[in-house]
Amino acid sequence: MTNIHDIARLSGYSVSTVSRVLNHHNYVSAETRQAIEQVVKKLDYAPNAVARDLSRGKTFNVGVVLPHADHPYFTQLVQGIMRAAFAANYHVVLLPSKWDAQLEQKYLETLRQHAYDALIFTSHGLPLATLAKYQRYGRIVICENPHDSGLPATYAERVATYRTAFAHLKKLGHTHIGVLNSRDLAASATTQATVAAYEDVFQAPLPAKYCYTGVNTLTDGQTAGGYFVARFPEVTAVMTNGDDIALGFRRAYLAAQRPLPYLIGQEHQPSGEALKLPTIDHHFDLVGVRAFQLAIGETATNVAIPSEFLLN
Amino acid sequence: MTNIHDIARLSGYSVSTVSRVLNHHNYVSAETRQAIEQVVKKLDYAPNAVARDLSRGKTFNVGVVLPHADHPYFTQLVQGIMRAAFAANYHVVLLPSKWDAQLEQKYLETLRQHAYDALIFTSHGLPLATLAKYQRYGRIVICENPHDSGLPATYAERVATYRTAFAHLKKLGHTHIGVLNSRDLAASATTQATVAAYEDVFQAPLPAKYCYTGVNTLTDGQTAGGYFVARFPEVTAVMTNGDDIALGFRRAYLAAQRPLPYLIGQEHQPSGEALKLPTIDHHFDLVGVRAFQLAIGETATNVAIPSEFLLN
DNA sequence: GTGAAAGCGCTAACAC
DNA sequence: GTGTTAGCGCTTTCAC
Repeated sequence: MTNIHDIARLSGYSVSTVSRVLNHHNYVSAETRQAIEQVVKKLDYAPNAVARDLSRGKTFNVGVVLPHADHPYFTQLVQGIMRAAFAANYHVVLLPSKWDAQLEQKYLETLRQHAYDALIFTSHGLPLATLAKYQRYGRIVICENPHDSGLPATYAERVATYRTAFAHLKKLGHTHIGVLNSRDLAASATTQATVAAYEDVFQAPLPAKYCYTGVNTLTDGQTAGGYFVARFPEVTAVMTNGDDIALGFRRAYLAAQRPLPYLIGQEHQPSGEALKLPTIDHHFDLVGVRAFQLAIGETATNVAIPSEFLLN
Repeated sequence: MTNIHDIARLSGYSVSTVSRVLNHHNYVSAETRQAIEQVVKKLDYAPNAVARDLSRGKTFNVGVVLPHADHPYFTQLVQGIMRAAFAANYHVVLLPSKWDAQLEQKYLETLRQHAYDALIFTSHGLPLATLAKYQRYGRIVICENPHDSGLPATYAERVATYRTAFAHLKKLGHTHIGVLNSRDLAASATTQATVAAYEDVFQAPLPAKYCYTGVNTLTDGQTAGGYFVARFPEVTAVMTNGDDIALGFRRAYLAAQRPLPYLIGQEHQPSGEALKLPTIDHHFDLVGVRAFQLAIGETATNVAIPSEFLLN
């Protein structure tokens, strides 16, 4: 493995001059530069990126903690993050978590070990307070309302849009409405937002039995559909947490040959268009872009990105 | 910034002993271990990951070069790669390329600079010969048939399945068939596979005007639909390169109020199910898993993963 | 069991 | 313009 000293020795110059040539720094005479570049080429030399990072005390890496790689929420978010990271010459490292607290803790530790300049949590199992503690080791950005955690955050402003969606259902005359969510009320800000919007519009609590959680994939949607079709014929509309999930939900009703409830999707996916489902676009790619900007400290203010209710 | 020397000094032991404790190496007496761990805790010390990488000459990072982050081909592939990488304690760094040769070259250089232990090209603009040259700097895996490039490779075995799909169209009596692809015949092995399968089944060349390329997104699909609907009423079936794309294609015909051709999708996406489209599942997640295994040298043999024609 | 010291390969402050 | 040198923080061989 040839290194900068070899180049210095063979070119007859010092390592610092070689370094200058390599980094296009300062003043180096044209001849010196040429001489050095020639040796570099001859030895097929390339500077070591890790050594460089170490010396500079910076990695230009941001870690992105994400529960699943296949959910549209994360896909869109990652896309936005990548776009912004690319523009700023940063690299994106994907850190799968499945909302596992131990894993998340491990990732926090790697931040502490300076493996990344910053960490973006697209979602999290750990309490915000725990994340907040690790801020001293590097920037930590979350993709939800930070409340009083003091963490830099961007997120889709969902409640208003959920309200619009429920108002739409109310106007259509639906009174028994199912709600699907990814995680428990206690664990998830999104679930809380959905329920809050429901209660706001209907001025009544959402019956617990109509609030179904643990839904992440199309298949989960189908399972949820099975739950509702077998139990609640009175439910005539369902607020799902994804167009694909709505598709899965629908499967169960088709299989049972029961009339399909009115479904609202989310994420504005192709499947939603195919089924002509009303949907909600949370503009997660924009959230991703802002999250990255927060991560490298380009922006200081937290931003809520408004989401949008769409009739397909 | 506290470092291993601080711990050594304050604990009264040497750096090597501290290092041993940190890495659970060799023999360290229980008391020594305790004493050191106490200091570590007291100083809130964490070893620096970059320094460690440098010292070890290994990063446990694999770079994944991908043209787009939003195409299902790449999403699925990345998911497989991540699953396998996670299991092996490696990290996945996403490198967006847009098939830009200069960018790809830059990524090859970063491999040379030891920023990654290996590079996986999910697709590429550069010639395989160029990629092959960089093998001396680290492992390079491609996700297509390597032919005589000598590169480690996994890929979906597509031709047989494309043949099945075209045979299906032939049996249904279609004689004028459109074909959508992502990239030009010259640039893309996939496009070549599609065309080869067509010609195999129909024993005639695919008319160039029916071979439409540059299609990557749902919107591109719609544009393609516009192209066909305006020009080729005789085309009664189209082999698209994605279920979502088929959905876009369909839009153009709906807008023009013309009868829809028989569409075949790909990627086995929810939108395809919603439209009851026949589709092809290439099992890209499996391809991803194998690609990663090749990247870290767990497996030496190239593998073609069979794909599957599905009637939804 | 523990320690000294030589790397790993580069950057950058400072001197000339 | 160019060189010297002290880091950056850790691992690992070798000696005791």
